[in-house]
Amino acid sequence: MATKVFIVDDHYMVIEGIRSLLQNEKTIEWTGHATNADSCLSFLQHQLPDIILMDISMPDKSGIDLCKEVKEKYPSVFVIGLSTFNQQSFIQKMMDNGASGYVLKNATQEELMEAIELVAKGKTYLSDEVSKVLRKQDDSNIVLTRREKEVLELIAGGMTNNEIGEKLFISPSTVDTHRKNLLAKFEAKNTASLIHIASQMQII
Amino acid sequence: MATKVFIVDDHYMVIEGIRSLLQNEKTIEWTGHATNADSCLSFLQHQLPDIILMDISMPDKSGIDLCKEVKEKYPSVFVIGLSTFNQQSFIQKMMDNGASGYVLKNATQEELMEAIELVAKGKTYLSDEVSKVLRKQDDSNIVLTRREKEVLELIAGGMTNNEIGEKLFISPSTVDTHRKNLLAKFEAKNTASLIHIASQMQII
DNA sequence: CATCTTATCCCTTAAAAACAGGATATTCAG
DNA sequence: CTGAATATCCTGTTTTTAAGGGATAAGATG
Repeated sequence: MATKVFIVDDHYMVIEGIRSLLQNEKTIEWTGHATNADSCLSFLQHQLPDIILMDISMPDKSGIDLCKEVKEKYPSVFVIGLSTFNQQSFIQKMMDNGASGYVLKNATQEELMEAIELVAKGKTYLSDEVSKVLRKQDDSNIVLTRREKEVLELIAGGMTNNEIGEKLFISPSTVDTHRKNLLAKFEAKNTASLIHIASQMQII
Repeated sequence: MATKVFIVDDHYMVIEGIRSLLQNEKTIEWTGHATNADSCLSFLQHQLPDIILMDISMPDKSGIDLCKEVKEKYPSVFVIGLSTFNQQSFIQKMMDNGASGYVLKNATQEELMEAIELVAKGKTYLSDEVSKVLRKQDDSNIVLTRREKEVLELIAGGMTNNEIGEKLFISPSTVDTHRKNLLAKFEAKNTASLIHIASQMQII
């Protein structure tokens, strides 16, 4: 029995590329594609593939959210994340939301096939490249509380402690404490490096 | 006579996608592909295509630099930028470096063919989507002097005016002046928003 | 040559952030 | 229940920025 594969990616060229890579594989059955999250969900109401190859960056909804939604509604469908970004935060979130694998868009046909075959059996696939990133940056993983993230974003917006305090209905002293904790968590020397590091990590 | 097309993109799937989109076009001759800037330059030493479809983000060298190099050495070759990012700064730099067009990776086959045909005639192609972005953000284009950029990067690195002054062998007062000018140019309220805006614009 | 840009330097005052240290209340998991 | 994490608030001092102002000198450009 062939493995039914469905693709969600907002880049037409990538869809064509994958279709081209898989078209001669007898073990793969191409069931269709979608260029956004909504049409993907519509498709799933009528037909369930075995595997969805899912881009993490899409216009209407991130693949990270879509993955969660799909796995909640259709737990039997396996999801493989698809992205150009070999970034710890994305991969981690995708796997947390139930993905069974993560493939970079510069993957070869062999890697893609390996991923599909392994995931179809219910196993997990992460390429060497991806799993290395996951391990390497794992310890430098910074977890912010809701309040800290809120404060961080307002700092990035150029607000002072006083202004942030007013906005969040808390004392400027409290804002200052959050600020201190942010500096400590990011190991940043001052606001400038804090915002820079957070930006690089795509937290803001 | 068919238009000779060459592709540079570090994503195998995108190369396959474009190949698949173009394979049935009689007016297109596929001359090959490269997954990095170096092998692209090697190829050009032996054979010159009419058009190069060039990804702007590659591991060894950015498409922006590669475009410049190619146009300097082989002015007769037309370059079409290829990217997922519909961002003013990238498009502008690519066009400044001699590109004849810019196509997003979510382009349809029709758009891609339209771009290739137009550019092959020596004209310029920008999709509606792309040219809109170019016009819209054109006035918010910020030009920094060498010194300002240097100071900006050191600020982002967490250094104080005194430290930057020591590093650059200038007075802290001078650093402060550059800082003031940076805040004015970016219309930023303080360091935090300065670094945030510059990060978003991918200047740092 | 006149003008503009860039880079350099200085002063002052007020505001903001960094650093240190401590304190209380709540929530949540073991 | 107990401790850890989170969120809240405080008092200080020192350092750094922000803002306002003004000034000089070199180099490019029309």
